[in-house]
Formats: sequence, C-alpha cells, structure tokens
Amino acid sequence: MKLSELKSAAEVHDEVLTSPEAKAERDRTAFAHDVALRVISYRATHQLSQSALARQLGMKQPAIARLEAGDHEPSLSTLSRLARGLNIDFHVDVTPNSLELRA
Amino acid sequence: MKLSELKSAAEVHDEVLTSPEAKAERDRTAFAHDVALRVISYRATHQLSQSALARQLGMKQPAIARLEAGDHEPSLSTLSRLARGLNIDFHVDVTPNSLELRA
DNA sequence: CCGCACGATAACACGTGTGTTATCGCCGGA
DNA sequence: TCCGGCGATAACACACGTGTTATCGTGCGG
Repeated sequence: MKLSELKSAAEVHDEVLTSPEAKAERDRTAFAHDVALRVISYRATHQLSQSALARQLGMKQPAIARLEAGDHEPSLSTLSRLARGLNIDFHVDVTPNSLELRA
Repeated sequence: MKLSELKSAAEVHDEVLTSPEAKAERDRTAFAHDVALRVISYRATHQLSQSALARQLGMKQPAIARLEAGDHEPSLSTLSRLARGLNIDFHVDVTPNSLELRA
C-alpha cells in the first residue's frame, strides 16, 4: 500500500460535511424536472398532444408522459433524441456540487 | 492502432450522409473518448495510479480503467461523481446533430 | 348519454452503464 | 531473478433508464 492510495484528512473531512448521497439525489430530481419543463413548454407552444409529440420523436405516448413527470434523470442519449426531434439545444453544467441545465 | 486502420475523412463523411445511426454512434464514442481524456490527463498531472484515483472517487481500479478506455458513454451520475471527486467541471452541449464536451 | 381524445399509471422486458472480483502480462527495483 | 505495483480484461451481478402494452379516469363534443 502506498501513501498516494490513502485519503488525506482534508478529503475525509469534506466527505463528512457534504453528505454526497443526499445532494446527488436532490440534483438528480432537479435536473429531471428541468428537462421535463423543456418538453412541456415545447409541447405547449407547438400545441401538440403527448401522442403527437411521441410520434415526432419516434416514441410512444407513455414515454412522453414519463419524461414530463420528471421522476428520473434522462440519459444523454435521450437528451440527444430530444434535441434532434425538437430541434433544440441542451447545455448541461456538471460541477463538483451541482448538475444543472443552462438556458 | 495504425494510420491505415483509420477511416478517411471522405468515408466518415459518407457515413453521415447515408446513415444517421452511424453518426449517433460516432458521437457516443467520441464523447466517451473526450471524458476518458479528461480522466487520463487529470491522473497524469496529479501523478496518481488508477488505484489511487479510484480510491479518491470511491471506486475500484477496473472502473477507472474502463472509463479511460472510453468504450462506454458515461452516465450523468458518473460525470457528477467525477466532477465532485476531481473538483473539475464538465460542460456538455447537446444539439440536434452533436453531443460534445466543451472545454 | 356516448364516444373519443387526452394524459397518467401500472407492469413487464430489455439494454446498457456500473460495481466488483479475479486474473493476466508488463515492467522496475531490491 | 524475484517481487511489487500498475494497468488491462474477463466475467458476473445489479441498478436504472427506456420501450411497450394495457388500462383508467377525466373532460369535451356529438
């Protein structure tokens, strides 16, 4: 075992303070919610039903409903699919203590 | 890998024109490769072994090796974990025809 | 009242990214 | 030469996001 494989006291201290699991969970749902809002507002401004939007994206209506529910974090491949199908951009900022969707 | 094994620009161009799926695949692996480079260069500048970095991130050495191989598209939760553990930022641009990691 | 579009939800299968253990080959120092 | 860490890889289990079908309730137009 080498010294470089040991955690420094500062690192351990940071872990105690930040409670990474709880924060990760908060960010996860917040991000999902932001993506949901993008989909919802697109559908509103384009006057589309969930079924119509699903057709436009090559998906089924329940998939859209699930996205708009914002209950789980969309994958990057799903974001890519949305960007293509809706002709919009997503800009994601991943920082040491947040996961955000930028305008 | 030898130069002769690489596709020419013309061949890649044809793929984009003829097969949208091929482009999605290219973006996926290119993105994975970019993330891999970030991890590799961090580890190089900080003089860490894969095992040491794994420990710093709460992972095992093979997980780091897999990340650096760049064969899978990292999930957003993995990116968050890297950002937290390495104290770096990732900025992801998702547009209708590309998935890029910005500097 | 009836029918139909709409949106939400449940249930299930499936792909893929991740976590982990166990090795393997390689190389550098004692 | 032997032994140590290092990095790659295989093999497996598992979590999670996704695709899909089948409903169910609601509300509106006929």
